[in-house]
Amino acid sequence: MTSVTPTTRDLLLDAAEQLLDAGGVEAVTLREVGRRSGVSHNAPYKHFANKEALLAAIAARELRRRRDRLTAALAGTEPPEQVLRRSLRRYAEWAQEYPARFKLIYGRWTTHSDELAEAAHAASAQLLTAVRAGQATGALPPGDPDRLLALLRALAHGAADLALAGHLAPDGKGHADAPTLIDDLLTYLHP
Amino acid sequence: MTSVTPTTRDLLLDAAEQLLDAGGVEAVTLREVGRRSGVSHNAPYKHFANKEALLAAIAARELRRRRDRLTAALAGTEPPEQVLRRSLRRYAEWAQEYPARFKLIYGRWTTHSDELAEAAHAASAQLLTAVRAGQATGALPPGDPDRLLALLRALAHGAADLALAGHLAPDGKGHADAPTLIDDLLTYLHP
DNA sequence: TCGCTAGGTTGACAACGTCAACCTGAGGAG
DNA sequence: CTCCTCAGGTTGACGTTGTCAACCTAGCGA
Repeated sequence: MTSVTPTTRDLLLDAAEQLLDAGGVEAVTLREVGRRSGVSHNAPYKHFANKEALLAAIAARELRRRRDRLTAALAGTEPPEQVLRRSLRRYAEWAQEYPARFKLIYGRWTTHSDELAEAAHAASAQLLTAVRAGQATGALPPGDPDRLLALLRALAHGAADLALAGHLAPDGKGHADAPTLIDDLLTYLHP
Repeated sequence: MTSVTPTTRDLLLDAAEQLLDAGGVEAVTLREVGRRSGVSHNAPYKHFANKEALLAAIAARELRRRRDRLTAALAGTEPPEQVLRRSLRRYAEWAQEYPARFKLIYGRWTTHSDELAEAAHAASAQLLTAVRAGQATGALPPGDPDRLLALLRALAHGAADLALAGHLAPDGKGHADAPTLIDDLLTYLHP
């Protein structure tokens, strides 16, 4: 084990993440984070330059977790097209489960964080290999794989975000939730 | 003309919208709105219950404008499929031009506003007729038009949002901007 | 004429982000 | 062993914000 007693920095991050999940980004207040970690209202400033930096650290940690999970999924024996479908669906489900983290990570990054950018780029690169493999097997149409991946990610992201805002499935009838839309697109792409 | 001297409420809304465009939602402060409108820091409370209500009023006004513009576009003689394509592209362009309004309207509505909901529903209904017409001419594949519209809207929304966050077109190479992705999807859908 | 009320004012309060100053204990240089 | 440094903690303050309460006032209907 690395350390039985977590560092104060980790305590602060955990407290902040809890507040984020509970009440959205505006519920994350530096003072409350300190309070919950058993330190004073100014202690967070010893670990993060300001509130933005704290939020960026949360985002980077979460992004790293998701990248690791994606790496594990890609290492399996599943056909790449299935991996892609599952990844996109999990993306939408994760957005539904942790809306605040979702908005934090995929909202505009006012503070440029190298850590964040690097983690995001790595995740993209891994999805790209799945797209290429899918094109090789004929499960996805040919063409620029970057552009095709952008299409897939844009749909997954948009479906997740609209669902979150309640703009999908207005009246009970045509319930087009995010996973359904992702499946629909993949079907249209697979003649 | 309806009124040469705008009501204080409209002055407040205009000032708030200006602040919103200039610095995002966190730049909209009730006190500054009052200041810019030449009234005291508490005058806004005579017209809006709280800050959320003010933001909801801005969103509703903008949504109404967009719906009216859509109505005009649909009244033209253009083939429905072209109208749809143009509407979706304009949506993405509008998001790029007024990011704060975009995020405000399509973010989660914490305050439920009947006005907002009604305006959104009306806009949806008009797009739906375009989708139906497109299916009739064979420009769009058959199937539940609600579901197909949801797919189109999700892609346009996701592309716009990712572009805004800088998650599209990471390195200069494969520049897949929002309008391109919208065109790509429509092409895939039109065999 | 009188009183109501819509709309405006001032003043206060708590919470927040942030800065500055101070304190303290562990660990390395001499 | 002694002394210095400094990471990491503290308290206190400042300005800004959303919001509430109390007060004022002009116009309008009964």
